[in-house]
Amino acid sequence: MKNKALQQAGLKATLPRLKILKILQDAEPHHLNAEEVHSQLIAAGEEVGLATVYRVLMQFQAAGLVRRYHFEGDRAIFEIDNGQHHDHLVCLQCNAVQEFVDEAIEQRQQIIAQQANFRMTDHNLTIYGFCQQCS
Amino acid sequence: MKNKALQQAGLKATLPRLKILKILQDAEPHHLNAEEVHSQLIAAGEEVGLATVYRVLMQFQAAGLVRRYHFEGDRAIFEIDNGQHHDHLVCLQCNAVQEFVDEAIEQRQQIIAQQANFRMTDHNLTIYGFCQQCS
DNA sequence: GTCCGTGCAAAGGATTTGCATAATC
DNA sequence: GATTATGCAAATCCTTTGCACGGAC
Repeated sequence: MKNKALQQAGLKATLPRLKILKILQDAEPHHLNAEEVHSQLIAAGEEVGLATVYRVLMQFQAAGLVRRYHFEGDRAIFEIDNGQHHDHLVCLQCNAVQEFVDEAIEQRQQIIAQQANFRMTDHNLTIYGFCQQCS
Repeated sequence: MKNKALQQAGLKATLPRLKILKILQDAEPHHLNAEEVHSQLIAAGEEVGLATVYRVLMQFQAAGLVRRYHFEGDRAIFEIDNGQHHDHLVCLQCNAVQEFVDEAIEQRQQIIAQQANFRMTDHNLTIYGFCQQCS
């Protein structure tokens, strides 16, 4: 289970780490910023410091368990990396985030990188706009 | 010329603003963060504060003269908005930035937004990787 | 002359880091 | 028991703001 993933990353299975991993996995919507993770910990009665949340999220990111995005604004948001790449639609009004995958775009990106002699390691496509409710 | 653009934006044609506009226009590479703009001002012998650089860049952004991006990391970067939309390839090693435009991708995005009932106002596609030299 | 813009210094917010304590293996 | 994590508070980094002075119109 989860502990495996942590151990493979060379991280001890401590309570804060397990809790944070679970929160991210169960997160709905899928995306949380550091403070939201922290709030949920507190709400669950766990005495975890915000600094620890950041540290753990960084470690998870380094271990490939979690992805970190910036979008507009200054807060970073985190989500579980289940290996399923996807991009985002972000509502500028209510901050709702939807995920999507588009094969055609993925392929075009490969081609573009090739043409530019880039070895692509990653990419980030975010569409900003207004969702149905906010339009 | 430039003063027109400023006046239309309701901004007085002050020296800092003119200088910053020029720096952005002549910038090579095309992309600068606030500190780089500031450094160039200082190097040019202009006594401009960093706070003013930020203020002016914000105003330019509000006026549609300049675009602001975040990429990975925490610095925001700015570039002249000449009306020609484009996306970016960013080298993770040397931070080089290349621009590109791909019609196929642009169109797919429209379709995706439509399907999600989103009214798309903007989007940001950034491909990360290693450029030829850094590979 | 009025109003807008600027510089400086201080504030702000998100994220990191130092250090002593506490937990895991 | 040795090593790695955590909590707290202080530090940092980028960016924004308050205020009194100076410049544009």
